[in-house]
Amino acid sequence: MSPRVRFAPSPTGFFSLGNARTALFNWLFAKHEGGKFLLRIEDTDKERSKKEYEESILEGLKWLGLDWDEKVERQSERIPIYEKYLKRLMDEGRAYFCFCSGEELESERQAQLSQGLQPKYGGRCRNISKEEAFKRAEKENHVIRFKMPSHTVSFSDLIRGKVSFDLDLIGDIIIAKGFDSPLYNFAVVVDDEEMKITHVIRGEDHISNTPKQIAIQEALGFSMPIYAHLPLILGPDRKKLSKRYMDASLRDFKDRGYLPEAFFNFMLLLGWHPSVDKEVVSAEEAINDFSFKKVQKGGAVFNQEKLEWLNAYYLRNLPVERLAEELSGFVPGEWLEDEDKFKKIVQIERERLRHLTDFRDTADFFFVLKEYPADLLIWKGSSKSVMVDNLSFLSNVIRGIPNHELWSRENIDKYIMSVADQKGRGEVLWPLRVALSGKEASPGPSDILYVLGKEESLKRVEKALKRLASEN
RNA sequence: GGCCUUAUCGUCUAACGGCUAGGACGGCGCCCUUUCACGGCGUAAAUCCGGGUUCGAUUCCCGGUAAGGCUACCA
Repeated sequence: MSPRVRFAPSPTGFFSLGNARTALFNWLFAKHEGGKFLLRIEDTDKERSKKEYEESILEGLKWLGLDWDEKVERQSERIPIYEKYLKRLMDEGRAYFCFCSGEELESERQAQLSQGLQPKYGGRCRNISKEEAFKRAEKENHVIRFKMPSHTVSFSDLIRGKVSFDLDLIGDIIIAKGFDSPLYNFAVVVDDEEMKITHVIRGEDHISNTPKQIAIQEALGFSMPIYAHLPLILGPDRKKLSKRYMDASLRDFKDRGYLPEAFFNFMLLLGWHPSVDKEVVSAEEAINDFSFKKVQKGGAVFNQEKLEWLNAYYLRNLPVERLAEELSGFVPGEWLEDEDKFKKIVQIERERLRHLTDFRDTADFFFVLKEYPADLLIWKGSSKSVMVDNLSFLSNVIRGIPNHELWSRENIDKYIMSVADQKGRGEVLWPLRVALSGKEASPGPSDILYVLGKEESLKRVEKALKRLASEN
């Protein structure tokens, strides 16, 4: 039977790094096995679930290229299904109404805690007769509790091996606030069964929910899926990513200029390792190579530096067209008027970028030459008069470079370098480069010349000459 | 407190029970070089502690320790 896995986020916050990683591993496993990857929105918490969060999740998955099979399921649209099973548990005496107040429960909890016991519901309402319970339920506040058995359950985790829990320590958990409002641990079990989920792949923070879910499965006569609990992604403090730290929306990473390819690759390496030792792994390779055997057990600290490095790597290795397209969202509209020019700039500047957002400030001089101090034109240890001589000479050389098809990067470089080798590289290349870019750091002069064209380049050289002259 | 999980360079990680514990990011140094960047080369840096099993433990077992997760009418 081909596997069916699901990514089941709750829309109570923006799509986060942790969410994304869980989705990624589900997706990889499904693709690797030729199975289905389903998306289920767990919006049973009516107060905290918001439409914009759901949109954020969908948007994030699309950005990363994690496409799902079948339609988006929402728990809020499946209420009758849960009701059916809830009634069945009630009928069979495996669940019951509980009328205890919050204060009662809290004081019980505190008492147990002070005795060093694991807090657990004592079962006060467990023995109220069914008739009485239904009668009281008509006017009293109540919830539905599951009668937790007291045996030991265990499951074989694909990542961790055998894990066992003593159900006796757990107590009767609340599985619904009413027939029309199921709670997480119950809804998950019902959905996974109804949706024929074969593998539950989720974060390690769910390990302790697993025995509760298994107990409910047993009560309902469902089969147990295979579990795989992924290690958590940690902040620099080695704690689960906090809401305010990296747990920000994936959208923020996009806005800060990260490429989806880089981000995908980065998450992949957080807890998983390819069978051959390498850092750059494409989605396709990851699918082919994926295995839970290579998934790490311990939590992984989010390493910003490595993400930066991967992003820079993809920035300089993606096809130019693709990169230009990504970059186009981060620059003023005028830059895109001459598509050919834009692509040339992208090609030249790409190796200097770490984020898409860097492009705007590094490439601006191709469009507008900013003011710069005349001193910047003077190569270290050299003099103004030499700079003036060299720039004047260069001006003539540039004028003499043939236009059209001979105005090529290679040909320009030939002309410039012959001057540079004659008169000294620093004395020639530095002032030319500054004249053309107005910057302390930039690509080489031949590259800039190539993009700017003869006319604009000559104008900038003249400007530099004037600037040097007016300094006296 | 209780339950569960985990433990290799600062970080991400590799290593059928068997070489000087390997790679990557970051750091440092050198080279390339008009600048920046790219690239190349080199270098420092780790098996949590204590027992056991074994000819031999990073690896298997036990005990500590530490870290993390959960302990909701959230998911």
